[in-house]
Amino acid sequence: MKQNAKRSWSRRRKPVQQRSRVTVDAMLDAAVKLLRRGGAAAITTNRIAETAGVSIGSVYQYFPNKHALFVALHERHISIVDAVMRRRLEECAESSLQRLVESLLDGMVEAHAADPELSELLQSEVPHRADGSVEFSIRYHSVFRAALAQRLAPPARKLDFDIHAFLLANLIDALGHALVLRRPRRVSLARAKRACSRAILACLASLSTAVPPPDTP
Amino acid sequence: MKQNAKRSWSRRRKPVQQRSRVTVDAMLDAAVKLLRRGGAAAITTNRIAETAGVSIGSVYQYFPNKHALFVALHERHISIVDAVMRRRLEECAESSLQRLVESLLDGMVEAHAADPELSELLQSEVPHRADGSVEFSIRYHSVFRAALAQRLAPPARKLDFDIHAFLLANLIDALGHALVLRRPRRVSLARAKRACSRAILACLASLSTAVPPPDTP
Amino acid sequence: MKQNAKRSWSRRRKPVQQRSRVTVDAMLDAAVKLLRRGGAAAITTNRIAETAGVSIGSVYQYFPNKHALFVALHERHISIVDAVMRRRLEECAESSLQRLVESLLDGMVEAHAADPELSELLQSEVPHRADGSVEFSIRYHSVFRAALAQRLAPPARKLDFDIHAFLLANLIDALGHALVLRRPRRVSLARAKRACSRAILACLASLSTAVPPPDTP
Amino acid sequence: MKQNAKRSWSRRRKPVQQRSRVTVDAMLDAAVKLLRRGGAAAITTNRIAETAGVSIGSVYQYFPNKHALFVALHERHISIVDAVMRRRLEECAESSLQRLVESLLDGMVEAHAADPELSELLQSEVPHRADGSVEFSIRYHSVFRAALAQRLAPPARKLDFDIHAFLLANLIDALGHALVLRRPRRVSLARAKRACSRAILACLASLSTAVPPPDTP
DNA sequence: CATGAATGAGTGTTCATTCAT
DNA sequence: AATGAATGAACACTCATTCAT
Repeated sequence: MKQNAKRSWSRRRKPVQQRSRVTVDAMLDAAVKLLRRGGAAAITTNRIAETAGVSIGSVYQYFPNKHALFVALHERHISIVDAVMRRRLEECAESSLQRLVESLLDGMVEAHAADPELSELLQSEVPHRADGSVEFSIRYHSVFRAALAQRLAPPARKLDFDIHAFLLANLIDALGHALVLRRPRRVSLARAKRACSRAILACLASLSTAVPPPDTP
Repeated sequence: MKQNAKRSWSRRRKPVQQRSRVTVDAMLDAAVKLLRRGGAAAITTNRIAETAGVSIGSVYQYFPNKHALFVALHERHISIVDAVMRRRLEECAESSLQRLVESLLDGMVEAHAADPELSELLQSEVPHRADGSVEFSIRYHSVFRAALAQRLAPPARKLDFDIHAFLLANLIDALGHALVLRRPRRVSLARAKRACSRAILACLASLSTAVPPPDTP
Repeated sequence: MKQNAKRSWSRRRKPVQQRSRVTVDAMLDAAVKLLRRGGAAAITTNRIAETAGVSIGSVYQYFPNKHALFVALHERHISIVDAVMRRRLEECAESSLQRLVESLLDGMVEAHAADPELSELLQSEVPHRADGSVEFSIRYHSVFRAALAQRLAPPARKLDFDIHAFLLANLIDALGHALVLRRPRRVSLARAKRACSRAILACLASLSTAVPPPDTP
Repeated sequence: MKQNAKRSWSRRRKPVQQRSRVTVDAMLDAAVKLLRRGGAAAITTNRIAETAGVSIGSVYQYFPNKHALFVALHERHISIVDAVMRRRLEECAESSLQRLVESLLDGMVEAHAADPELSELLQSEVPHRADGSVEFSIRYHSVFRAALAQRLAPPARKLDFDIHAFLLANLIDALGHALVLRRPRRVSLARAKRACSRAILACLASLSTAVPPPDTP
């Protein structure tokens, strides 16, 4: 009775006590360790238990099944990114658009530079049925939309804010990752970061000038 | 015994004849079907055989193991993207940068619009040891670099072409995918495409202007 | 995937507790039963589990793979022979060479008479990479050498003890098996045993007489 | 439809033509090669075909199933031993017992010295449901019995010839193999052979002297 | 709460055998 | 005769999950 055990979907417990928190983290750390060593295929519940130094029974005390563990893995990683991004947004509440973009991009890099391959592994190996809740550009669309609305010049038509936010979120996400993971060896991080934030600003600016007649070929 | 697995990692027939080609494609199609239905976890070699209407033995006549099947899955998908992009590059050999960017972005969208979720699934579920051979922005870096070098105004310093190419490749990739998969419901595809290509051009242009003293509004 | 097989070639519990001992023995008994019924080809891990009344998972809790099960099968059989032979050697510590030979041969017969075909089957069907640890005449060479050295008359030259031990070990082994498995129907066991032990003694004696000029009748 | 294909037990053809003989030998040679490389587990019909340079279909033209191939393997090996032993018996038709024993033992060594490990492998890895037709000491019992009857002094009681033959056959077999495969490194082959043939003679002689009262403890 | 032995459905893979060509 | 693509039953082995202690 293995695969079809998708029934007991009642999360076993919200780990709030300090004891639990530590145990759960140990398990997630173990999962990450295994993920790094051998890809998603190397993550087995028994191995997690062994690596975390707990019994397999304890794993099932905190996670109803393996999938819940994967979800928690993504959640923990996302919460780190969110913490960084939330702080940047707050810090730049009054700043110019340029400052904001620079800070957000820098935050993205900061959040991933500590462990460059982890987010790549989580993204490409750990299954996350595209539920949107994992996709950065979707999660931040409305926040960015608001931040842009507050800062962009009046001529911009309101509906375009969706495109602005769409672009900003995707560029921050894509360039943030690319800067950390795929930057050409010949280019320094500082230089690349500066180029990227200027590029993003140019992107956004391009939307506000010479708006083309909507939907005319 | 299973001891002597992994021995014959090579001597499998290259599918060149029409018969083979059809069979192999049937298997890959079966794998895609299963992938769609239940994620990567649902892809099992026996299920592929069954779905493709061949025997499990035949699967192993063409693929030495399951991983090779995954690789072939990625290769087939990549070859579609490549075909589109190659054609676009040829068509625009003499065109302006603007035309080229528009065409490349449009190609990216075209290549993925046919089956939006497939590329997402391949990316996020089917393991692909990050060997670069799968990463669009790495595969196209040098081609794009050349295309840009040929078109960009003389003032651009040669070394910066790496940054140009890096940006172009990542933006085409990221925005191409985003347009297909994560475009806000309120924005039409045509409008979004136009905005994106103009944004990319603005990005590239921003790199060619004198580097501003860092942190000046 | 099966890729990462062969990894855990060790971390299996050593069956020390009575519970384990019983389970392991049940598995080995099951293997023997299958071996008898259909030769080595009939021994499959799943069949062992079924016959032993345990789950296939339990088999792999105690044995890392099928080969280890074969090794254990040999070890268990050898340990029976060893127990008998060790006792005989101790009992005859002070006895004459004749008594010793009689006792050893009798021990060999005793050890195999309980289950004549089993040792034949183990020898001829269950693969045992010739590692010497299974070969009686090699395992007992040095013990026999010592036993002979202690008993043989001074005229025997020291280096010849190797030949003595070589002969004794091989004769005990070969004749012990032959007595049990291939004795002509017309000859009683007792009579054959007596003839064999006298023959072995004559063999050993023949080595101690002056070496005759080769090829003299 | 694999394992239970034991029905078509009608041997496909007696390979009498020269063409066939060569092909069959190539297959058996291939089997031996594989046996040497990886034990019995490495012998697969497909691999035999490949190694022999013929198609798998051809293998089944000459052998109804894999088991028949194993039987042929044993038969071919036995026929070599038989050829040597038959010649020796003929050559020594008029010779003394000593000459005969020396010649037989030498023949046994000769037959196996060319390929010491092959007979060991055939014996210990290639299944041969103990049908007696493979067991040297059983195959030669009557021949040896006759040879001994012709040479032994009258006082030996006729029934004892069975024991004589039993001993002779088993000793020739056991010591022949032991000389080739398990001779202590310190002892030369010539010396060991001489010791063994003298030992065998002593064995036989021991039976004729001082016959003990039958079946008295 | 924690443990870890036990479970068994299911996986990737092999290989003896067939048969259309 | 000879070929070799195709077959599919069966194999060795894994691992998510349970539950008695």
